[in-house]
Amino acid sequence: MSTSNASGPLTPERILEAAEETLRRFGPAKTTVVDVARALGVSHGSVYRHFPTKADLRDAVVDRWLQRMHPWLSAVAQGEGAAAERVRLVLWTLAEMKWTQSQNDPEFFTAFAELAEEARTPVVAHVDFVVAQLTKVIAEGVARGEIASADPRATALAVFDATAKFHNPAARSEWVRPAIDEAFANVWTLLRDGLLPRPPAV
Amino acid sequence: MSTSNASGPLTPERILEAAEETLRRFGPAKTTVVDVARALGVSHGSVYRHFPTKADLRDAVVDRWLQRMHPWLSAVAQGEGAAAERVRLVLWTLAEMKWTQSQNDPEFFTAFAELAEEARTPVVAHVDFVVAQLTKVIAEGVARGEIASADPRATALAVFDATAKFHNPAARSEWVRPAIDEAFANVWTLLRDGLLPRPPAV
DNA sequence: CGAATGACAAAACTTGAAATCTGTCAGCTG
DNA sequence: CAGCTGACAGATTTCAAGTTTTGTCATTCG
Repeated sequence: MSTSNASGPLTPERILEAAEETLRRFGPAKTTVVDVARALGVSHGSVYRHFPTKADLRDAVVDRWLQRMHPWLSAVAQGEGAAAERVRLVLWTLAEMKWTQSQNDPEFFTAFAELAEEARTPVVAHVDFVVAQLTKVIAEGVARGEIASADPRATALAVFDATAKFHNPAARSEWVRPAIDEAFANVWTLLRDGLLPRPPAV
Repeated sequence: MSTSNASGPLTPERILEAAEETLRRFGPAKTTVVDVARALGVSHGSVYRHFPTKADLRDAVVDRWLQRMHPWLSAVAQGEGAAAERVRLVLWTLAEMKWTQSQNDPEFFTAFAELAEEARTPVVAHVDFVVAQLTKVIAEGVARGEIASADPRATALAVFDATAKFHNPAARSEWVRPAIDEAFANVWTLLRDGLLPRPPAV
C-alpha cells in the first residue's frame, strides 16, 4: 500500500514543516518521529535519511523558529534614527516578539522554550546573531559620536545580558504585563544613560 | 521505646536544622517528613505540630538559607566609599556568594535552587530585602550628588533586574568562570555610567 | 541506482498494583 | 495537661512487566 503524498520529493524543508506542525499539535513530550513521518505519509526510516537523530530534527525546528525573528531584528537595526534608539528597538523587538508569542499561544511557546533549553547550538547561533546586530548599531553610533564605547562588541554583550530577564524564555514566568513593560523602561533608562557620551567635565 | 534526643524540647529552629541537613543528604526529591522526624528522634506527627504542611517547612528552610546572606549584604551596603561603588559591591557580593556556593557544592545548590523555584514567598522577601538595600545606597548617593536618579527605588529595581543573569539561580548553567566575571564587568561598566551624574552640557 | 521501506534490537516510556508518604486526630505519657 | 505518639485514610510514588520508540540496515521499488 502506497500512502504517497501529493507534494513532490521528501526534502528537509517539508520534514521541518511537518515536524513543527506535529510538535504544535501534540507537544514536545508526545511527538515521535513516527508521528512526523505519518503526517508526511512516509515511513520513519525516510525521516532518518534526512536527520540523523531525533535531537537533530528538534534542533533544526528550533533553529527555524528562532531564525524567523531575524528579519524583523535586522530591519530595526538598519532603520533610521539615533543609534541608542535603534539599540533600544532591537532589544524591545526581541522581547516583545517573545512576550506576544508567549501570551497568544502559551502552550506552543512553553513547548518551544523547553526545546530551546536542550538545543544549545541553535540558541547560541541566535544569540550570536542578535549580538552581531547590536554590535553593528553600537559601532555605527560610536563612529557618529552618538554612543560612548571602547569595545562595541563588549557593550553589545552587556546590553544583551542586562536585558536577559526580558528576552530569555527561562524568565517567562515573570513576563506579566504591565509590570514587565515598566521594568523594561527602568532598565533601559539606565542603559541609555550608560551608552550616551558624556560631555567633557567642566 | 523512647529514642529521646539529648537536646531539650522540639523547637522550630531544631526542626529547620534537621530539615536542612536531611535535604542536604538526600536531596529535595528524596526527603520526606518522616526522614526529618527520624533525624530528630521524634515521630512525624511532632513535626506537623510546628509546620502545618511539608511545603511550609520547605519554605522556612529556603527562607533561612536566603536570610543567611543578608548580614553580608547589609555590611557592604553600609560600608564607606562612593555610593556607586557600594551599589556594585552589593550586586557583586550577591552574585559571588551564589557562584561560590554553586561551585563548592553543586548538588546542594541545585537542590536549593529547585526549592526556591517553588517557594515564592521567601524569594519575594529576599528580593525585597536586596532591593531595599540598593534603594538606601542609591538614595544616599543622590543626596550626596554622587548618583543621578529621579526615583531611587525604580533605579534599584533596574540595577537588580539588569544583573539578574548573575544572581538568579535559574541562570546558574551560565555561571562559568572566567566568562561570567567578564560579563559582569561589562554590564557594570554600562550601569555605572548610567548611574553617575552627567556634568551639565556645555 | 538512488530513494524508500519495514523488520529488528536496544533504549525509553507507560501502566497499574503495591508500597510509601502526607496530614489528621484520638489517645497516651511524663 | 502540654507535648508527643502512632494508627489511619487518601494522595503520591515506586517498581517491574509490558509497550512503544529510536535508530539501523538488508531488502524492495520505481
